[in-house]
Amino acid sequence: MVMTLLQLLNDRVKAALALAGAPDAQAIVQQAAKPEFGDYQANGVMGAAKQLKKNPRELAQEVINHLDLQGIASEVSIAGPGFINIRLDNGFLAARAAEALKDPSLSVKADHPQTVVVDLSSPNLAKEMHVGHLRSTIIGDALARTLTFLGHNVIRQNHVGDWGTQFGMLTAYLIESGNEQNPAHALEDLEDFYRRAKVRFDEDAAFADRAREYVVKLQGGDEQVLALWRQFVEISLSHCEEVYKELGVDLTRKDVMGESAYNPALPGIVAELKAKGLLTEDAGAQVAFLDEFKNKDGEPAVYIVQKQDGGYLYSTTDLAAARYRADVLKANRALYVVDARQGLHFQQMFTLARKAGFVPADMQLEHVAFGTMMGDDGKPFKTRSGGTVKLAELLIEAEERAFALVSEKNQDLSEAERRTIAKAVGIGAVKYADLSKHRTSDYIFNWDTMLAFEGNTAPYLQYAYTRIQSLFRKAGLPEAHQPIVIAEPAEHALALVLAQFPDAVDSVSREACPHFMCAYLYQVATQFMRFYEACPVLKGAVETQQSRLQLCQLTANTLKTGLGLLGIEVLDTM
RNA sequence: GCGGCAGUAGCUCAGUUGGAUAGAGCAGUGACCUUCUAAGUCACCGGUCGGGGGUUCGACUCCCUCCUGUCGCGCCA
Repeated sequence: MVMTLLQLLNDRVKAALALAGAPDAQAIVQQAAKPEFGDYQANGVMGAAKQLKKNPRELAQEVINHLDLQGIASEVSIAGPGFINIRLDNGFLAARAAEALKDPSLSVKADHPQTVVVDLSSPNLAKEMHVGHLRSTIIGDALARTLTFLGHNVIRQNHVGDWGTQFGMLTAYLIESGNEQNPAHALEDLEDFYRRAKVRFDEDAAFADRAREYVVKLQGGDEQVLALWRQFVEISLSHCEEVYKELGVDLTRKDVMGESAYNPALPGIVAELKAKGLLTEDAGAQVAFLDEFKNKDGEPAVYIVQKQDGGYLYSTTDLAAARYRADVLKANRALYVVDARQGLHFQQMFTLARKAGFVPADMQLEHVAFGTMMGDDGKPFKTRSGGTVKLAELLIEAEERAFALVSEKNQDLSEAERRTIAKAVGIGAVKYADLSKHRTSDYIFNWDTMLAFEGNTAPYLQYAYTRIQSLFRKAGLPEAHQPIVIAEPAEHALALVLAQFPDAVDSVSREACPHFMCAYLYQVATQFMRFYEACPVLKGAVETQQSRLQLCQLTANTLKTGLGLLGIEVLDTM
């Protein structure tokens, strides 16, 4: 396979450093800080010179003397205290573009395919999906798509909350409200049903007792209660699927592996932990003391795996899930796309799972943490009345707002066309607003900025794509295998950023950070817009037109593929 | 109390393993549509990178300390 640009340049500079007498030095190649410096810069010489006690500029010269970038760079120079600046050759960039144009995967391929589990979405089936589930769902979906694109064997796991005390309450209320025979109707509004059940639970001790009784029956395998529970889960799951479909998220029944699935494994988990001497009985509960998390006074952290009443906790379930992912799914890497607030829990769970031998040492366990979605006031995002925002309603609002804007911008289109555009734009805007921020920080949800359609937003990228499609409508697609000629600075800049796609995909996969892809695609769109202004595509000689049309096509392929990895659609017109 | 995360332009955010004069977008000001979709492009304006120490040839980045915010810390998930 073709190496990414960064891999290629790092390799070559490192080889030259070795020949110049610094075999252990890092090349540290990165994109140039400023266009005047070139396209890339190698920063490794300064550190190497220090170790060898040499003059950095002299060492830089020696490195350049040994640096083989024949056919790759057009200019290599020393600058400042010992930077090596590299400008890529136009012919090289043209060749890279031609290659990517032939390849549906745009020259992207993983070095070592792995089996990767992505734990994502995981809503609580007792309630309706709300905005709190949005980030896990779309960040997880983007990561799963990206890893799949790289050639990894990706297994999505929707660890839905389908077990526990709430379900006793809900089945009890289903019977009490006389909806046992026709639960679908009663559960039309899941949120409302849950609220009413909760009110009964809180105000009527007899009902609360009955609810607890149903929990015991449920866990004891009582057929009548189990049947009701199954119906409840079924209906709730189909609600989720509607949302996934609307959201354009690739999640189905086959990805569901709920908490209840691990129920039979829980006694074994505790027994095995006990057998390995990892548990202590403390106040009647089974707990693991973890020295890895002890505080300054030397007291270890406590991790409870079984309550004093014998019940299990999500800690137990998560251990069982980790073991399942290792033993049954044979995962090399498991990503847990879960709220950052559960960070401590996961660090403890990972530690205990390894100590117990539930997951092998060479299996990566990563908590892909993300921050909270905030409102304009900087507090967690709520409705005006302070309630949780239902995800389904949020998506409807996104499409409505987008429809209003599309209608305003483009009155000529039919309503059906505007609806189609509004859906791709509205959903894309919601997803992109989230994905474009670093996942670990909290972010402020604001309709106006995400639908402003200016700057680093989904519509800006979608618009760049439609401009290209418009060119194709006028001139047709470029003919295959025509020469690509890079001459103008705007062409060079565009071809350069297009050649960086494999590096962008790689960084998303490595860091589990989709915002790298967003930042990259924004660069692509920006460079394309500049190219579009500076280099008329349809007006020059036939050769120029064919060359530029090919750059346009690769730009379109890159935008479509890159946005596709984020779960965002492109449009031919908007 | 202990621990995690965060504090970068008026606002929303980037800043990769320490590198050159800290970058985008929005907002503000000013240019550019008889010319491929102006949902666009260009220019200007805007910063004690929370404060203070330290390490280094070089610190937004690493270490220490303080301030502020936020989240978590034994039987919810």
